[in-house]
Amino acid sequence: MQEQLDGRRARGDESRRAILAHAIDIASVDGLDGLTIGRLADAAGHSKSGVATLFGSKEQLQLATVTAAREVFVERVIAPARVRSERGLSRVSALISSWLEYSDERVFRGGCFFAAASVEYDAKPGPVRDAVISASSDWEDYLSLSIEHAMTAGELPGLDDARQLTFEIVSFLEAANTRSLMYGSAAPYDRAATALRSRLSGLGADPARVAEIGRVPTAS
Amino acid sequence: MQEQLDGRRARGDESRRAILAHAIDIASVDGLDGLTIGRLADAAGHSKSGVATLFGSKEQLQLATVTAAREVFVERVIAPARVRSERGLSRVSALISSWLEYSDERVFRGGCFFAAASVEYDAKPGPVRDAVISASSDWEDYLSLSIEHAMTAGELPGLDDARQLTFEIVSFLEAANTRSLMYGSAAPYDRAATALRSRLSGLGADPARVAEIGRVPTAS
DNA sequence: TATGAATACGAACGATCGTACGGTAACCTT
DNA sequence: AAGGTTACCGTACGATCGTTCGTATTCATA
Repeated sequence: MQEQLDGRRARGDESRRAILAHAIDIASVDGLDGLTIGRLADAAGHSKSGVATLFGSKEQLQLATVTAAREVFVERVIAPARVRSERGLSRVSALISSWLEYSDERVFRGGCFFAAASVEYDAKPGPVRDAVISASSDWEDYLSLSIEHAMTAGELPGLDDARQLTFEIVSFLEAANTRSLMYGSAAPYDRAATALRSRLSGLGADPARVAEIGRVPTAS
Repeated sequence: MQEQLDGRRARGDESRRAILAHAIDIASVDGLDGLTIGRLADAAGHSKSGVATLFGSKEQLQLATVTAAREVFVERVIAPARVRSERGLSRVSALISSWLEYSDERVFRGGCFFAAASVEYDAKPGPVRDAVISASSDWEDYLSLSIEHAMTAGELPGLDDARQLTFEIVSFLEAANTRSLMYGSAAPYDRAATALRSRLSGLGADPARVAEIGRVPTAS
Protein backbone atom coordinates (compact mmCIF):
# COMPACT_ATOMS: atom_id res chain seq x y z
CA MET A 1 0.00 0.00 0.00
CA GLN A 2 2.03 2.93 -1.24
CA GLU A 3 -0.60 5.59 -1.50
CA GLN A 4 -0.16 9.24 -0.55
CA LEU A 5 0.91 10.05 -4.08
CA ASP A 6 -2.83 9.63 -4.30
CA GLY A 7 -3.68 10.36 -7.90
CA ARG A 8 -7.42 10.54 -8.05
CA ARG A 9 -7.70 8.65 -11.31
CA ALA A 10 -5.29 5.93 -10.31
CA ARG A 11 -6.85 5.55 -6.91
CA GLY A 12 -10.23 5.00 -8.47
CA ASP A 13 -8.90 2.08 -10.48
CA GLU A 14 -7.22 0.71 -7.41
CA SER A 15 -10.47 0.96 -5.47
CA ARG A 16 -12.33 -0.86 -8.19
CA ARG A 17 -9.71 -3.57 -8.23
CA ALA A 18 -9.83 -4.06 -4.46
CA ILE A 19 -13.62 -4.05 -4.38
CA LEU A 20 -13.83 -6.57 -7.21
CA ALA A 21 -11.58 -8.95 -5.31
CA HIS A 22 -14.20 -9.04 -2.58
CA ALA A 23 -16.97 -9.23 -5.16
CA ILE A 24 -15.60 -12.42 -6.69
CA ASP A 25 -15.36 -14.07 -3.29
CA ILE A 26 -18.90 -13.12 -2.34
CA ALA A 27 -20.31 -14.09 -5.73
CA SER A 28 -18.55 -17.46 -5.64
CA VAL A 29 -20.47 -18.24 -2.47
CA ASP A 30 -23.80 -16.40 -2.81
CA GLY A 31 -23.95 -16.09 -6.58
CA LEU A 32 -23.76 -13.05 -8.81
CA ASP A 33 -27.34 -12.23 -7.91
CA GLY A 34 -26.76 -12.73 -4.21
CA LEU A 35 -23.94 -10.24 -4.52
CA THR A 36 -25.28 -7.03 -3.01
CA ILE A 37 -23.90 -3.53 -3.22
CA GLY A 38 -24.44 -2.92 0.48
CA ARG A 39 -22.73 -6.08 1.65
CA LEU A 40 -19.95 -5.60 -0.85
CA ALA A 41 -19.38 -2.07 0.44
CA ASP A 42 -19.14 -3.34 4.00
CA ALA A 43 -16.72 -6.10 3.04
CA ALA A 44 -14.51 -3.70 1.13
CA GLY A 45 -14.70 -0.90 3.69
CA HIS A 46 -16.45 1.59 1.45
CA SER A 47 -19.77 3.35 1.57
CA LYS A 48 -22.69 1.90 -0.30
CA SER A 49 -23.03 4.95 -2.51
CA GLY A 50 -19.31 4.92 -3.18
CA VAL A 51 -19.47 1.42 -4.60
CA ALA A 52 -22.60 2.30 -6.53
CA THR A 53 -21.03 5.29 -8.24
CA LEU A 54 -17.81 3.41 -8.97
CA PHE A 55 -19.66 0.79 -11.00
CA GLY A 56 -22.74 2.66 -12.14
CA SER A 57 -25.27 -0.09 -11.70
CA LYS A 58 -25.59 -3.55 -10.27
CA GLU A 59 -25.49 -5.13 -13.70
CA GLN A 60 -22.28 -3.31 -14.55
CA LEU A 61 -20.87 -4.47 -11.24
CA GLN A 62 -21.76 -8.03 -12.12
CA LEU A 63 -20.15 -7.70 -15.54
CA ALA A 64 -17.02 -6.22 -13.99
CA THR A 65 -16.95 -9.10 -11.53
CA VAL A 66 -17.07 -11.63 -14.36
CA THR A 67 -14.22 -9.85 -16.10
CA ALA A 68 -12.16 -9.76 -12.91
CA ALA A 69 -12.80 -13.45 -12.23
CA ARG A 70 -11.77 -14.20 -15.78
CA GLU A 71 -8.44 -12.52 -15.22
CA VAL A 72 -7.79 -14.49 -12.06
CA PHE A 73 -8.69 -17.69 -13.87
CA VAL A 74 -6.21 -16.96 -16.64
CA GLU A 75 -3.57 -16.07 -14.10
CA ARG A 76 -4.07 -19.17 -11.96
CA VAL A 77 -4.95 -21.83 -14.54
CA ILE A 78 -3.94 -20.88 -18.07
CA ALA A 79 -0.72 -18.97 -17.42
CA PRO A 80 0.96 -21.58 -15.20
CA ALA A 81 0.17 -24.32 -17.70
CA ARG A 82 1.66 -22.26 -20.50
CA VAL A 83 4.79 -21.58 -18.51
CA ARG A 84 5.58 -25.05 -17.33
CA SER A 85 4.54 -27.10 -20.35
CA GLU A 86 4.82 -27.13 -24.11
CA ARG A 87 2.03 -27.44 -26.61
CA GLY A 88 0.42 -30.83 -26.91
CA LEU A 89 -0.52 -33.51 -24.43
CA SER A 90 1.87 -32.09 -21.88
CA ARG A 91 -0.11 -28.86 -21.80
CA VAL A 92 -3.44 -30.62 -21.63
CA SER A 93 -2.18 -32.47 -18.59
CA ALA A 94 -0.88 -29.25 -17.08
CA LEU A 95 -4.19 -27.46 -17.64
CA ILE A 96 -6.04 -30.22 -15.85
CA SER A 97 -3.63 -30.17 -12.93
CA SER A 98 -3.71 -26.39 -12.71
CA TRP A 99 -7.48 -26.40 -12.67
CA LEU A 100 -7.64 -28.99 -9.91
CA GLU A 101 -5.15 -27.01 -7.89
CA TYR A 102 -7.04 -23.76 -8.52
CA SER A 103 -10.24 -25.31 -7.22
CA ASP A 104 -8.63 -27.21 -4.35
CA GLU A 105 -6.76 -24.15 -3.11
CA ARG A 106 -10.00 -22.21 -2.89
CA VAL A 107 -8.67 -19.27 -4.83
CA PHE A 108 -12.26 -18.11 -4.36
CA ARG A 109 -14.07 -18.92 -1.14
CA GLY A 110 -16.92 -20.66 -2.91
CA GLY A 111 -14.75 -22.66 -5.30
CA CYS A 112 -14.55 -22.06 -9.02
CA PHE A 113 -16.37 -18.84 -9.82
CA PHE A 114 -17.42 -19.94 -13.29
CA ALA A 115 -18.71 -23.32 -12.20
CA ALA A 116 -21.08 -21.44 -9.91
CA ALA A 117 -21.94 -18.65 -12.34
CA SER A 118 -22.59 -21.01 -15.26
CA VAL A 119 -25.19 -22.97 -13.35
CA GLU A 120 -26.69 -19.83 -11.82
CA TYR A 121 -27.20 -18.16 -15.19
CA ASP A 122 -27.74 -21.10 -17.50
CA ALA A 123 -31.47 -20.33 -17.59
CA LYS A 124 -31.45 -16.57 -16.94
CA PRO A 125 -31.14 -14.47 -20.13
CA GLY A 126 -29.32 -11.15 -20.15
CA PRO A 127 -25.94 -9.53 -20.54
CA VAL A 128 -24.53 -11.21 -17.43
CA ARG A 129 -25.40 -14.62 -18.77
CA ASP A 130 -23.80 -13.73 -22.09
CA ALA A 131 -20.59 -12.71 -20.34
CA VAL A 132 -20.49 -15.89 -18.29
CA ILE A 133 -21.07 -18.03 -21.36
CA SER A 134 -18.41 -16.12 -23.26
CA ALA A 135 -15.83 -16.73 -20.57
CA SER A 136 -16.70 -20.41 -20.27
CA SER A 137 -16.60 -20.83 -24.02
CA ASP A 138 -13.18 -19.23 -24.26
CA TRP A 139 -11.80 -21.60 -21.65
CA GLU A 140 -13.25 -24.62 -23.42
CA ASP A 141 -12.04 -23.37 -26.76
CA TYR A 142 -8.53 -23.07 -25.42
CA LEU A 143 -8.70 -26.56 -23.94
CA SER A 144 -10.02 -27.95 -27.22
CA LEU A 145 -7.24 -26.24 -29.13
CA SER A 146 -4.65 -27.72 -26.80
CA ILE A 147 -6.16 -31.15 -27.34
CA GLU A 148 -6.04 -30.65 -31.09
CA HIS A 149 -2.36 -29.83 -30.85
CA ALA A 150 -1.85 -33.09 -29.01
CA MET A 151 -3.83 -34.91 -31.69
CA THR A 152 -1.85 -33.49 -34.60
CA ALA A 153 1.33 -34.41 -32.72
CA GLY A 154 0.04 -37.99 -32.60
CA GLU A 155 -0.09 -38.00 -28.81
CA LEU A 156 -3.72 -39.12 -28.64
CA PRO A 157 -3.95 -41.83 -31.32
CA GLY A 158 -7.31 -43.11 -30.06
CA LEU A 159 -9.12 -39.77 -30.26
CA ASP A 160 -10.96 -38.30 -33.22
CA ASP A 161 -13.03 -35.52 -31.63
CA ALA A 162 -11.32 -32.92 -29.47
CA ARG A 163 -14.65 -31.39 -28.43
CA GLN A 164 -15.85 -34.68 -27.04
CA LEU A 165 -12.80 -35.04 -24.82
CA THR A 166 -13.16 -31.42 -23.77
CA PHE A 167 -16.70 -32.08 -22.62
CA GLU A 168 -15.55 -35.07 -20.61
CA ILE A 169 -12.67 -33.21 -18.97
CA VAL A 170 -14.68 -30.20 -17.86
CA SER A 171 -17.46 -32.51 -16.66
CA PHE A 172 -15.06 -34.17 -14.25
CA LEU A 173 -13.45 -30.93 -13.15
CA GLU A 174 -16.68 -29.14 -12.32
CA ALA A 175 -18.22 -32.17 -10.67
CA ALA A 176 -15.14 -32.51 -8.47
CA ASN A 177 -15.33 -28.83 -7.56
CA THR A 178 -18.97 -29.02 -6.49
CA ARG A 179 -18.60 -32.29 -4.61
CA SER A 180 -15.51 -31.13 -2.79
CA LEU A 181 -17.45 -28.12 -1.56
CA MET A 182 -20.53 -30.15 -0.68
CA TYR A 183 -18.70 -32.73 1.37
CA GLY A 184 -15.78 -30.64 2.58
CA SER A 185 -13.38 -33.17 1.19
CA ALA A 186 -10.56 -33.31 -1.35
CA ALA A 187 -11.49 -36.88 -2.34
CA PRO A 188 -13.55 -35.80 -5.37
CA TYR A 189 -10.40 -34.36 -6.92
CA ASP A 190 -8.90 -37.83 -6.77
CA ARG A 191 -12.03 -39.17 -8.45
CA ALA A 192 -11.60 -36.67 -11.26
CA ALA A 193 -7.89 -37.36 -11.62
CA THR A 194 -8.47 -41.10 -11.65
CA ALA A 195 -11.18 -40.77 -14.28
CA LEU A 196 -9.03 -38.58 -16.47
CA ARG A 197 -5.93 -40.75 -16.20
CA SER A 198 -8.01 -43.76 -17.15
CA ARG A 199 -9.59 -41.95 -20.07
CA LEU A 200 -6.31 -40.64 -21.47
CA SER A 201 -4.64 -44.01 -21.06
CA GLY A 202 -7.43 -45.54 -23.09
CA LEU A 203 -6.68 -43.05 -25.85
CA GLY A 204 -3.10 -44.24 -26.02
CA ALA A 205 -1.52 -41.28 -24.30
CA ASP A 206 2.06 -41.40 -23.01
CA PRO A 207 1.93 -42.96 -19.51
CA ALA A 208 4.44 -40.42 -18.25
CA ARG A 209 2.13 -37.53 -19.17
CA VAL A 210 -0.87 -39.35 -17.81
CA ALA A 211 0.82 -39.95 -14.48
CA GLU A 212 1.33 -36.21 -14.02
CA ILE A 213 -2.37 -35.52 -13.78
CA GLY A 214 -3.53 -34.49 -10.34
CA ARG A 215 -0.04 -34.33 -8.98
CA VAL A 216 0.61 -31.06 -7.20
CA PRO A 217 3.45 -29.44 -9.12
CA THR A 218 5.08 -27.70 -6.14
CA ALA A 219 5.05 -28.48 -2.45
CA SER A 220 3.61 -25.09 -1.56
CA MET B 1 -59.95 -30.12 -10.64
CA GLN B 2 -62.86 -31.65 -8.77
CA GLU B 3 -63.20 -29.27 -5.88
CA GLN B 4 -66.50 -28.14 -4.40
CA LEU B 5 -66.37 -30.97 -1.92
CA ASP B 6 -63.83 -28.53 -0.59
CA GLY B 7 -62.67 -30.03 2.71
CA ARG B 8 -60.63 -27.41 4.42
CA ARG B 9 -57.89 -29.80 5.46
CA ALA B 10 -57.64 -31.48 2.07
CA ARG B 11 -57.72 -28.19 0.26
CA GLY B 12 -54.83 -26.91 2.28
CA ASP B 13 -52.70 -29.85 1.22
CA GLU B 14 -53.83 -29.38 -2.35
CA SER B 15 -52.89 -25.69 -2.19
CA ARG B 16 -49.47 -26.54 -0.84
CA ARG B 17 -48.99 -29.09 -3.58
CA ALA B 18 -49.99 -26.67 -6.31
CA ILE B 19 -47.85 -23.88 -4.89
CA LEU B 20 -44.85 -26.15 -4.58
CA ALA B 21 -45.12 -27.11 -8.23
CA HIS B 22 -44.59 -23.43 -9.06
CA ALA B 23 -41.88 -23.16 -6.43
CA ILE B 24 -39.78 -25.89 -8.03
CA ASP B 25 -40.04 -24.24 -11.41
CA ILE B 26 -39.04 -20.84 -10.07
CA ALA B 27 -36.22 -22.26 -7.95
CA SER B 28 -34.84 -24.24 -10.86
CA VAL B 29 -34.37 -20.97 -12.71
CA ASP B 30 -33.65 -18.37 -10.02
CA GLY B 31 -32.36 -20.63 -7.28
CA LEU B 32 -33.83 -21.53 -3.91
CA ASP B 33 -32.69 -18.17 -2.60
CA GLY B 34 -34.08 -16.30 -5.58
CA LEU B 35 -37.39 -17.96 -4.83
CA THR B 36 -39.50 -15.26 -3.22
CA ILE B 37 -42.76 -15.58 -1.33
CA GLY B 38 -44.27 -12.62 -3.16
CA ARG B 39 -43.43 -13.83 -6.64
CA LEU B 40 -44.44 -17.36 -5.77
CA ALA B 41 -47.80 -16.10 -4.55
CA ASP B 42 -48.38 -14.25 -7.81
CA ALA B 43 -47.39 -17.26 -9.89
CA ALA B 44 -49.69 -19.56 -7.96
CA GLY B 45 -52.56 -17.10 -7.76
CA HIS B 46 -52.51 -16.71 -3.99
CA SER B 47 -51.92 -13.84 -1.64
CA LYS B 48 -48.49 -13.28 -0.22
CA SER B 49 -49.67 -13.78 3.33
CA GLY B 50 -51.53 -16.90 2.32
CA VAL B 51 -48.37 -18.52 1.04
CA ALA B 52 -46.46 -17.33 4.08
CA THR B 53 -48.89 -18.89 6.54
CA LEU B 54 -49.12 -22.11 4.57
CA PHE B 55 -45.40 -22.72 4.93
CA GLY B 56 -44.51 -20.80 8.07
CA SER B 57 -41.24 -19.31 6.97
CA LYS B 58 -39.09 -18.96 3.92
CA GLU B 59 -36.70 -21.64 5.09
CA GLN B 60 -39.54 -24.09 5.60
CA LEU B 61 -40.79 -23.22 2.15
CA GLN B 62 -37.34 -23.97 0.75
CA LEU B 63 -37.21 -27.29 2.58
CA ALA B 64 -40.69 -28.20 1.33
CA THR B 65 -39.58 -27.30 -2.18
CA VAL B 66 -36.61 -29.65 -1.92
CA THR B 67 -38.88 -32.44 -0.72
CA ALA B 68 -41.35 -31.81 -3.54
CA ALA B 69 -38.57 -31.77 -6.13
CA ARG B 70 -37.27 -35.00 -4.70
CA GLU B 71 -40.63 -36.66 -5.23
CA VAL B 72 -40.78 -35.51 -8.82
CA PHE B 73 -37.25 -36.78 -9.40
CA VAL B 74 -38.15 -40.21 -8.05
CA GLU B 75 -41.29 -40.25 -10.13
CA ARG B 76 -39.58 -39.22 -13.36
CA VAL B 77 -36.18 -40.88 -13.08
CA ILE B 78 -36.11 -43.70 -10.54
CA ALA B 79 -39.59 -45.15 -10.95
CA PRO B 80 -39.55 -45.51 -14.76
CA ALA B 81 -36.15 -47.21 -14.61
CA ARG B 82 -37.43 -49.64 -12.00
CA VAL B 83 -40.50 -50.45 -14.04
CA ARG B 84 -38.90 -51.05 -17.38
CA SER B 85 -35.67 -52.75 -16.35
CA GLU B 86 -34.37 -55.43 -14.01
CA ARG B 87 -31.57 -55.11 -11.53
CA GLY B 88 -28.09 -54.93 -12.94
CA LEU B 89 -26.56 -53.26 -15.95
CA SER B 90 -29.93 -52.98 -17.60
CA ARG B 91 -31.16 -50.76 -14.79
CA VAL B 92 -28.03 -48.66 -14.78
CA SER B 93 -28.56 -48.00 -18.44
CA ALA B 94 -32.23 -47.21 -17.83
CA LEU B 95 -31.39 -44.78 -15.03
CA ILE B 96 -29.01 -42.90 -17.29
CA SER B 97 -31.56 -42.73 -20.09
CA SER B 98 -34.30 -41.64 -17.72
CA TRP B 99 -32.13 -38.90 -16.32
CA LEU B 100 -31.23 -37.59 -19.76
CA GLU B 101 -34.87 -37.59 -20.74
CA TYR B 102 -35.87 -35.90 -17.49
CA SER B 103 -33.41 -33.10 -18.12
CA ASP B 104 -34.07 -32.83 -21.84
CA GLU B 105 -37.82 -32.66 -21.39
CA ARG B 106 -37.44 -29.71 -19.04
CA VAL B 107 -39.57 -31.26 -16.35
CA PHE B 108 -38.50 -28.10 -14.52
CA ARG B 109 -38.11 -24.87 -16.47
CA GLY B 110 -34.52 -24.40 -15.35
CA GLY B 111 -33.42 -27.98 -15.94
CA CYS B 112 -32.55 -30.40 -13.17
CA PHE B 113 -33.53 -28.87 -9.86
CA PHE B 114 -30.80 -30.63 -7.90
CA ALA B 115 -28.04 -29.77 -10.33
CA ALA B 116 -28.89 -26.13 -9.70
CA ALA B 117 -29.49 -26.44 -5.95
CA SER B 118 -26.30 -28.42 -5.33
CA VAL B 119 -24.12 -25.76 -6.87
CA GLU B 120 -26.08 -22.94 -5.25
CA TYR B 121 -25.73 -24.39 -1.77
CA ASP B 122 -22.41 -26.19 -1.95
CA ALA B 123 -20.78 -23.39 0.03
CA LYS B 124 -23.74 -22.10 2.06
CA PRO B 125 -24.22 -23.93 5.38
CA GLY B 126 -27.65 -24.48 6.87
CA PRO B 127 -30.66 -26.79 6.88
CA VAL B 128 -31.43 -26.19 3.21
CA ARG B 129 -27.95 -27.22 2.21
CA ASP B 130 -28.25 -30.34 4.34
CA ALA B 131 -31.52 -31.27 2.64
CA VAL B 132 -30.06 -30.74 -0.81
CA ILE B 133 -27.01 -32.82 0.02
CA SER B 134 -29.18 -35.55 1.50
CA ALA B 135 -31.27 -35.79 -1.66
CA SER B 136 -28.21 -35.81 -3.91
CA SER B 137 -26.55 -38.44 -1.77
CA ASP B 138 -29.58 -40.70 -1.88
CA TRP B 139 -29.67 -40.54 -5.66
CA GLU B 140 -25.98 -41.35 -5.92
CA ASP B 141 -26.30 -44.13 -3.37
CA TYR B 142 -29.06 -45.69 -5.40
CA LEU B 143 -27.02 -45.42 -8.59
CA SER B 144 -24.00 -46.94 -6.84
CA LEU B 145 -26.10 -49.80 -5.54
CA SER B 146 -27.42 -50.46 -9.02
CA ILE B 147 -23.87 -50.54 -10.34
CA GLU B 148 -22.88 -52.97 -7.60
CA HIS B 149 -25.68 -55.26 -8.64
CA ALA B 150 -24.34 -55.20 -12.17
CA MET B 151 -20.86 -55.95 -10.83
CA THR B 152 -21.91 -58.95 -8.77
CA ALA B 153 -23.80 -60.22 -11.81
CA GLY B 154 -20.55 -60.06 -13.73
CA GLU B 155 -21.90 -57.50 -16.17
CA LEU B 156 -19.07 -55.02 -15.62
CA PRO B 157 -15.96 -57.21 -15.55
CA GLY B 158 -13.56 -54.28 -15.93
CA LEU B 159 -14.85 -52.33 -12.93
CA ASP B 160 -13.70 -52.61 -9.33
CA ASP B 161 -15.12 -49.42 -7.77
CA ALA B 162 -18.80 -48.61 -8.15
CA ARG B 163 -18.38 -45.18 -6.54
CA GLN B 164 -15.85 -44.18 -9.14
CA LEU B 165 -18.20 -45.00 -12.00
CA THR B 166 -21.00 -43.22 -10.17
CA PHE B 167 -18.91 -40.07 -10.02
CA GLU B 168 -18.21 -40.28 -13.71
CA ILE B 169 -21.82 -40.86 -14.67
CA VAL B 170 -23.25 -37.98 -12.66
CA SER B 171 -20.45 -35.72 -13.90
CA PHE B 172 -21.56 -36.27 -17.47
CA LEU B 173 -25.25 -35.96 -16.68
CA GLU B 174 -24.97 -32.68 -14.83
CA ALA B 175 -22.54 -31.18 -17.30
CA ALA B 176 -24.91 -32.05 -20.13
CA ASN B 177 -27.80 -30.46 -18.25
CA THR B 178 -25.95 -27.19 -17.69
CA ARG B 179 -24.54 -26.97 -21.19
CA SER B 180 -27.85 -27.75 -22.80
CA LEU B 181 -29.38 -24.85 -20.91
CA MET B 182 -26.47 -22.53 -21.64
CA TYR B 183 -26.45 -23.11 -25.37
CA GLY B 184 -30.11 -23.93 -25.88
CA SER B 185 -29.13 -27.16 -27.57
CA ALA B 186 -29.69 -30.87 -27.08
CA ALA B 187 -26.22 -31.68 -28.40
CA PRO B 188 -24.64 -31.92 -24.90
CA TYR B 189 -26.91 -34.87 -24.16
CA ASP B 190 -25.34 -36.66 -27.10
CA ARG B 191 -21.93 -35.83 -25.68
CA ALA B 192 -22.88 -37.39 -22.38
CA ALA B 193 -24.41 -40.46 -24.00
CA THR B 194 -21.36 -40.92 -26.20
CA ALA B 195 -19.01 -40.62 -23.24
CA LEU B 196 -21.03 -43.09 -21.19
CA ARG B 197 -21.36 -45.65 -23.98
CA SER B 198 -17.62 -45.47 -24.54
CA ARG B 199 -16.90 -45.84 -20.85
CA LEU B 200 -19.20 -48.79 -20.32
CA SER B 201 -17.88 -50.51 -23.42
CA GLY B 202 -14.39 -50.18 -22.02
CA LEU B 203 -15.58 -51.96 -18.90
CA GLY B 204 -16.72 -54.93 -20.93
CA ALA B 205 -20.43 -54.24 -20.73
CA ASP B 206 -22.89 -56.01 -23.02
CA PRO B 207 -23.04 -53.99 -26.27
CA ALA B 208 -26.80 -54.39 -26.39
CA ARG B 209 -27.20 -52.66 -23.03
CA VAL B 210 -24.67 -50.02 -23.97
CA ALA B 211 -26.51 -49.21 -27.16
CA GLU B 212 -29.66 -48.40 -25.22
CA ILE B 213 -28.12 -45.41 -23.52
CA GLY B 214 -29.48 -42.10 -24.64
CA ARG B 215 -32.15 -43.68 -26.76
CA VAL B 216 -35.55 -42.25 -25.99
CA PRO B 217 -37.64 -45.20 -24.81
CA THR B 218 -40.94 -44.01 -26.24
CA ALA B 219 -41.80 -41.76 -29.14
CA SER B 220 -43.80 -39.37 -26.99
C1' DT C 1 -5.73 29.68 -12.83
C1' DA C 2 -10.35 28.61 -14.06
C1' DT C 3 -13.16 24.37 -15.81
C1' DG C 4 -14.54 19.81 -16.24
C1' DA C 5 -14.33 15.22 -14.50
C1' DA C 6 -13.88 11.77 -11.12
C1' DT C 7 -13.75 9.81 -6.24
C1' DA C 8 -16.28 9.20 -2.29
C1' DC C 9 -19.66 10.28 0.97
C1' DG C 10 -24.37 10.94 3.56
C1' DA C 11 -29.08 11.00 2.87
C1' DA C 12 -33.14 9.73 0.94
C1' DC C 13 -36.12 7.61 -2.72
C1' DG C 14 -39.67 3.84 -3.95
C1' DA C 15 -39.79 -1.04 -4.17
C1' DT C 16 -39.52 -5.42 -2.33
C1' DC C 17 -38.06 -8.54 1.07
C1' DG C 18 -39.60 -11.88 5.21
C1' DT C 19 -42.58 -11.77 8.98
C1' DA C 20 -46.47 -10.74 12.16
C1' DC C 21 -51.16 -9.51 13.41
C1' DG C 22 -56.19 -9.43 12.99
C1' DG C 23 -60.24 -10.90 10.86
C1' DT C 24 -63.48 -13.87 8.14
C1' DA C 25 -65.07 -18.13 6.46
C1' DA C 26 -65.23 -22.94 6.35
C1' DC C 27 -64.37 -27.51 8.06
C1' DC C 28 -63.81 -30.91 11.94
C1' DT C 29 -64.44 -32.65 16.43
C1' DT C 30 -67.07 -33.18 20.55
C1' DA D 1 -74.95 -27.01 18.52
C1' DA D 2 -70.62 -25.27 20.23
C1' DG D 3 -65.77 -24.71 20.13
C1' DG D 4 -61.49 -25.31 17.98
C1' DT D 5 -58.66 -25.58 14.05
C1' DT D 6 -57.29 -24.36 9.58
C1' DA D 7 -57.22 -21.60 5.20
C1' DC D 8 -56.71 -17.37 3.34
C1' DC D 9 -56.69 -12.51 3.00
C1' DG D 10 -55.52 -7.40 3.87
C1' DT D 11 -52.54 -4.62 6.20
C1' DA D 12 -48.52 -3.19 8.24
C1' DC D 13 -43.89 -3.68 10.23
C1' DG D 14 -38.69 -2.99 9.95
C1' DA D 15 -34.96 -4.17 6.97
C1' DT D 16 -32.70 -4.15 2.83
C1' DC D 17 -32.64 -3.73 -2.01
C1' DG D 18 -30.82 -0.67 -6.29
C1' DT D 19 -30.70 3.97 -7.47
C1' DT D 20 -30.44 9.06 -7.29
C1' DC D 21 -29.21 13.54 -5.57
C1' DG D 22 -26.38 16.99 -3.42
C1' DT D 23 -21.85 18.04 -1.84
C1' DA D 24 -17.02 18.14 -0.61
C1' DT D 25 -12.59 16.98 -2.39
C1' DT D 26 -9.01 16.23 -5.68
C1' DC D 27 -6.92 15.53 -10.10
C1' DA D 28 -6.43 16.68 -15.15
C1' DT D 29 -6.81 19.98 -18.59
C1' DA D 30 -7.37 24.33 -21.14
